[in-house]
Amino acid sequence: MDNLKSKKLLIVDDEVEIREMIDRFLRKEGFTRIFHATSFQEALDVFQSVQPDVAILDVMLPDGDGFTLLSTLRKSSDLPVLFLTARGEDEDRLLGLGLGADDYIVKPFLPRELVLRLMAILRRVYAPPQKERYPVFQLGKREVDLESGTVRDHGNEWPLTAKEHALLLKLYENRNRIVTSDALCQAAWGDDYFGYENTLMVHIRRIREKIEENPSRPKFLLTVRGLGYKLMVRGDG
Amino acid sequence: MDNLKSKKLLIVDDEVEIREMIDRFLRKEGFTRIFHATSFQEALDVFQSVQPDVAILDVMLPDGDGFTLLSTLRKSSDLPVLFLTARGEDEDRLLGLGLGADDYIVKPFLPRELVLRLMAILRRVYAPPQKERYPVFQLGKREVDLESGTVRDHGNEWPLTAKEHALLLKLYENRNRIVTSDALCQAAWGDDYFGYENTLMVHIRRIREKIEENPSRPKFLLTVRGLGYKLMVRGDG
DNA sequence: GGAAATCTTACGAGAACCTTAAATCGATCC
DNA sequence: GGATCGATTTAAGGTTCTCGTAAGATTTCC
Repeated sequence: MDNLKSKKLLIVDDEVEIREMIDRFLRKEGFTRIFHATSFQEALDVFQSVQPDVAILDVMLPDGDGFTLLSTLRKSSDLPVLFLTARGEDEDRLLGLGLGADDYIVKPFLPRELVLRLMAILRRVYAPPQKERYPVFQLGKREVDLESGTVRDHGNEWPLTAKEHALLLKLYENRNRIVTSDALCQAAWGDDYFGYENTLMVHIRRIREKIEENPSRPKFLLTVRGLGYKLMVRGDG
Repeated sequence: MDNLKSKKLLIVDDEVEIREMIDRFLRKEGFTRIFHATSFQEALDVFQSVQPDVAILDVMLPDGDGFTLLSTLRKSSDLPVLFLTARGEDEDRLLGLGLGADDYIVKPFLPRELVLRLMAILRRVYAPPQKERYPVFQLGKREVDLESGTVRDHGNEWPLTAKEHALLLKLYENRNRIVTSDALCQAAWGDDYFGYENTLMVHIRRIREKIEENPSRPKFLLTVRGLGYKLMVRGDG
C-alpha cells in the first residue's frame, strides 16, 4: 500500500496557493515525489521529463484547458488523471470522463477527499490485482484449496478452520521439509504463545482427519519425532 | 474510434463565417462529411435528404429558432444535437437540454472545445455499447444480476441495495476464495470506516435473504470463522 | 520393560457470529 | 419545510462452533 505513495505526481494548476495547498497536504499524507506545472506548455514539458505516474489537472489554464491537455496526453500515454475544476456542470464531467479522466473533483473540495480519490486511482491502476494469494495443491486423491479454505475429495468437502488454514499454509510453504513445532506454533499463534504442547497435536490431528484417508496412519502429514512435522507433497515444485 | 469521424454532420447557422470556421476546423480534425444549412427551412430540407448523424444548431435563425427546430426534428427522429448560441442564460440552457439537446456551447468558444464535445456526443450515441460492466451469474436456481441490481428466481425478484451490490461485487470478484471482513468493509465503505463489526453481519444477512433459499443455512455465501466470508460459485471460471 | 514422546477423544468456555427489532439517516415528494 | 419511505446502522440477546485443556491410550526407542 505504501509503495503507492512513492509514485510520481504531477499537479497542473495556475494558482500558486492551490498548488501549494495540495502539495503540503499530499506531503503530509506521505507522498514525496510531487512535481508542479503552471501552464499547458509547462505541463507537457514536465510530462516529458519526469514521466509522472498520475496527474492532477486543473481544467482552466492560462494557455489552454485541461480537457485539451488530456486528449493531447492520451495520444501517447494512458496516464491516469484526476480533474480539478470550479465548473461542476454535468456536461463538463461527461466531457472529462469521456476523454478518459479517472476522476473529477469540484472546487472547493476537502483535501481529505482529494487524497482519498487519488489513492483510489493509484490503487485501481497500480495495485497488482492480487490473485491466488494462497496455494491450491493435491494430496493423493484430495485437493487442498487454501484459497477457499476447503479440502475436497469427489463429492466430499471439509472446510478448514482459521488455525488449520494457518498451519497448513506454513507446512505447505515448507513442504517436504521438517517444520519444527515451534515454527508451527508461531505461524498459528504468533511469537508470544505459551499454551500446552498438546494443543498443536490436537490441531494436527484435526488436519489429518481432513487430508488423510486414514488419520492414524498418515501418508502426507508426517510426524518427525523430537523435531516436528513435515508435509509430503509431490510434483509441482 | 476513428469511424466516428466518418459520421455525417449538419451545421445550421446563418452566419457564414462561423459555419466556415467550424467546417474548416472539423475537416482539419478529420471529419469529411459536413453539410450546411442557413435557415430553419433549409435545415429541415437537408435533414430529409442527407439524414445526418449529428447536428450543430445555432439557436438564432432568421426564420425561427433552434429550439423549435429541435422539437420539430424530435417528432420523427432522435438525432443528437449540439446547440450553439450567444445566449448563455440558464433558462436557455435548461430549455435546450430539456428538449433533448445533447450539449450546449456558448459563443465565443474554442474550436477545440467544440470538437471535444462533438466527439463526446458521438461516442455517447454511436460508440458500441460497452459490454456489461457488472457481472451476472447463477447461484443454484437464482440469478444474481449486478448489472440491473436484482436477484431473480422464477417470478420472484429481489432488488439489491447499494451496499448489498458493493459487497456482492467484491465477493464475486473473489468468488470461491475467502474474502476477509476487512476487505469487504473496504469495498463497501472505503478505507476509513470505523463502524461496528456487526454492521457487516447485518448486510451479509440481508444478502443471504435474497440469494439463499434458507438464509440460516447458507449454501453459497458461507462464513469462514475467524477469517471472513466466501461466495461459492461454480462454473464459468 | 519402562520412560518419553506422541496420539486420541471428549468436553466446556467463550469468542465469533447470527438474528431481530428499533433507531437513525437521507432522499424524495408534497 | 415537514412528512414519508426506504436504506442503513445500532443495539441487544441468542446461537453456534472453534479452540484449548485434560486425561487416558498408544507408540517409539533405549
